[in-house]
Amino acid sequence: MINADLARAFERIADLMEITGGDRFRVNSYRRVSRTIGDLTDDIADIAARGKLTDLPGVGKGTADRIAQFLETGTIDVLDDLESRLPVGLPELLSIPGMGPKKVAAVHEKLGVGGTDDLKRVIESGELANLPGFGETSVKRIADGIAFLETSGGRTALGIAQPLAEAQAERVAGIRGVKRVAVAGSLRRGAETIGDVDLLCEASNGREVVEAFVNAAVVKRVLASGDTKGSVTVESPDRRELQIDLRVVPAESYGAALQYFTGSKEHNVRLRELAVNRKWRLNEYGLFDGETRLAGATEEEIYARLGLPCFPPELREDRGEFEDPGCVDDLLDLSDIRGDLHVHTIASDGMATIEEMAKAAKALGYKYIAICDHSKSSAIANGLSTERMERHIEDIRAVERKLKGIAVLVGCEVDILSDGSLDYPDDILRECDLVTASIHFGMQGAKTSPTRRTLAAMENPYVNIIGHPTGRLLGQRPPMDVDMAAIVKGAAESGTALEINAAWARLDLKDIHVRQAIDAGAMLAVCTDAHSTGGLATIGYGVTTARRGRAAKRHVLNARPLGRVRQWLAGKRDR
DNA sequence: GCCGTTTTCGGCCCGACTGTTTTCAGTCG
Repeated sequence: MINADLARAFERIADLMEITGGDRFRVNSYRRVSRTIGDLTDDIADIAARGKLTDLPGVGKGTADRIAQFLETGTIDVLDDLESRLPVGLPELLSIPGMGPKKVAAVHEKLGVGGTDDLKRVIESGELANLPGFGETSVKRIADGIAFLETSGGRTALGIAQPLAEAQAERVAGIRGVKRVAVAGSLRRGAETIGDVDLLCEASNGREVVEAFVNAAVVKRVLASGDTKGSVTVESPDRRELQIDLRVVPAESYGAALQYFTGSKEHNVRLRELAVNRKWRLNEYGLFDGETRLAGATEEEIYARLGLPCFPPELREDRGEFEDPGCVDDLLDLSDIRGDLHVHTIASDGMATIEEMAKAAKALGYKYIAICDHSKSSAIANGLSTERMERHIEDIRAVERKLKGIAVLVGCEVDILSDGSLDYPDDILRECDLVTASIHFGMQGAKTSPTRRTLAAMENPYVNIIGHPTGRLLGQRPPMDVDMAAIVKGAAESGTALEINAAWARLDLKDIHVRQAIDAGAMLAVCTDAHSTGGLATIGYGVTTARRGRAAKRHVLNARPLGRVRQWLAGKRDR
């Protein structure tokens, strides 16, 4: 898909236009278009071919023409013009903390800086400190900003940031005068990666709280420290620097502040527009009619005054929640999950036995668990040969007979081979209660289309679930180049479910693909792919991802009772 | 550049912190 390239082109136009002092509303307009295109699950070329470009939010006649030009020629006149006048490395300077469009323009015009390396050079030579508007503190902040970017390595995975944020929240809760603390921001929304951690607390002695927050041994750098706001960096478990922001508010503003700092920015803009339409004003202190506070103590009352349900944080992305507010009523909840359909044991590369995994699942309140170890081609994961698999099936049946209160299903995670065939013969698959089929190798090969392989696997009557459909590992491995529209259609037509792999390094399907699958009528399964008993607890990340895709209970196979799961599985074999 | 049941023109979200051009512009979220 060309979507990502096009989204980047519009983002560059916005960056360069902002640096050249272009109208900020036009700049915003380009940014909005970039995001719209980046979030699309359909190929923009298809939308263009159907003549539906101007149906996209924020896309008017002018933008439609630019998109058409890009699709035709691979370039956009506006971008070409900007790039012919400005160095290609200029936009990257905007991502340095402390560098905004005005400062970027200044270093470019006055010192000829065209990228990060140039900027480092003029900092070291002392030229930057001589520039009007760049005092000693500013220069240090920018130098720190460059160092921060180099050690932060971009965004942090949800599963790494979550425990760290909870520890920081606990630290804040211990500061004198603090009544309550909440984690806000993208972490509260369950975004797959987060840029920084946003904390909120209630206290009346803001200055003291912020001082205690920034003056702690764990703090590496202090970025800001005021009466209501403090900003620091700490070292994350993966040895990178992570920014933590704290806001202090009084009780009457707590809900407004929580709403505000949870975001997303796009969601908040929509919300504030609704307030403005009623001649009100919404900010982090409350919802106001003139000087009168209409709401602010809780999020619920703010949304209620604006005639909306209190959207769960996962939905607050302006990706359709305002158009479909009813979706909150039957949204999937963690408590709806009745079993895990993808776990491993010591038979392949897991750490626990069948019985240990089953007992751990029972302890979570599950009614069933499917044991899905690797097939023989995943040699590195100690995949089971046909003979070992036959014995393994007997072992699972034995545990099933022994344990009460939980059903232990025979499953396997069978490899989808490069030609689309499966790693076990049908004779073995037929013996399983449930089969998950996954691609583990040949992911990037141009010769073997992952889309074709996946669709071929779905045609097998014994394959019930496609495991981690894009194969991505956040920050490590890009997703396979799959045609998701074809995959979700194939899944719906063949009666095959698509996995939402809950491992936080995977989250695969991701949120927008979840929505795409639902729209296509495909079934979903939220599974942990746990390799240990502790791994079962990561189901929450999968549920969060499902919720971000506005999944309801009815869309998720393992939110059903066992009888109905078996019924659904049998449905495909009986076709 | 987009958008419209107060609109086809005139709007487009709002406030904290910081440094320094010492009264506010720039940056950030």
